[in-house]
Amino acid sequence: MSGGVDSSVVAALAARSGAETIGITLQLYDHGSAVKRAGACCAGQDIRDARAVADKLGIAHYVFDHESRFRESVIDHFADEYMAGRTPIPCVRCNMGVKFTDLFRLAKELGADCLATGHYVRRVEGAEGAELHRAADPARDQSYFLFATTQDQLDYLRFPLGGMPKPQVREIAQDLGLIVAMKPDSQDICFVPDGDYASVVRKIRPDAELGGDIVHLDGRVLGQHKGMIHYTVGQRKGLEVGGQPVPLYVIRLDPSTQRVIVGPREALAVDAARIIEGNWLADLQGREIMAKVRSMAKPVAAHIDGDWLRFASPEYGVSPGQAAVFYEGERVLGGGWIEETVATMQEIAA
RNA sequence: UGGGGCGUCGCCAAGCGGUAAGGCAGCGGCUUUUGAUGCCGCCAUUCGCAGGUUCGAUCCCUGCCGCCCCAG
Repeated sequence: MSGGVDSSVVAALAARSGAETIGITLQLYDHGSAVKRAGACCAGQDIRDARAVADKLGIAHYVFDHESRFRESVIDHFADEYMAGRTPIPCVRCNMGVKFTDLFRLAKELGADCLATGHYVRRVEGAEGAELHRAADPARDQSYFLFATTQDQLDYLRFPLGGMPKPQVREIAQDLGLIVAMKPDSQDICFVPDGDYASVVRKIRPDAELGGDIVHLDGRVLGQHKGMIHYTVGQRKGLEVGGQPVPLYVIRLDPSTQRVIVGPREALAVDAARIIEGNWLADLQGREIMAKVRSMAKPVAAHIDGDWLRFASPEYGVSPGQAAVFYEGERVLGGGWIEETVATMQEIAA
């Protein structure tokens, strides 16, 4: 229970079903910095909200301090990825580690039959066991962030909200008189106060803001950047390079030389991405599938060829460190991390 | 210090007598449980400076200043 509407409603639905229900809240990061932030979760006021909801529902509620675990598995990793020139997705790491490993274990230790979360995704019983499907409400679907969910985890998990639209969730909260009914949706990275994630990285990796050259694909040095953590592949804003005939985008990051390589939009096109640490919920070798390389993107046609994901048409703005998630219709077939990409255009220099 | 060219928004760049295009960058907003993208809006009462001609000048003339090129 994060203290938000979603997990609160999950708890309420569970309690209403008649099952013995236990609410668990993980304290994930420092109270002080997050307390004031609307839409954040898992600290300060949110924990009190979760407690209030549990009391209202008359269920047990435990709070566990997982700050250090969260820092190691999510925040430190987040910083390290940026340092390595990749663009991390902390939400996925959090789901994988803190939620579906730690929380999962806690639930089992408490003797629970299953663990229900407020994620917007569906669990569907298929011929060969539980399948992971996209949420009924496409605008809310969180399957991209849950691609790493294993079969074991899926068997034990329940996602009561996956089939309903968000407004309905709020209605339920309202009807039950939960104080969190009108709480704003969370957005951005939960442990980053003002969207200024660079300051978070800077705090734990002081040398993260080493500047370097902004270099055009053709070799020209166009300017200086203020640390690679500020950039990601496909990014246009923030380069502060003017006087160009066309917008320039970040084509790639070179951590060994601290260089940010930029070029025209065409140069962003990639034909394939090498996938590592894949989580496979079905056998995909050689199959035609749909793939998403960004959470806010329509799935595109592609196929799996060994470690490589090959796109039917060039895909733009694919960044190492991001996830590639595979679908067949509504079903999530698995996914993995993007390690490198192959550009459609041949690079001239740099 | 002989000749030629140029000085218009942070950068690039139109306009060449009728009252300042556009692009890039930047800023703001929308969108968004990652980072991005995208979309919408804003962004020179002023054209190196000082005079002059004209009803009227960024556009014509003069001087000055500053760059650049070719010559010496």
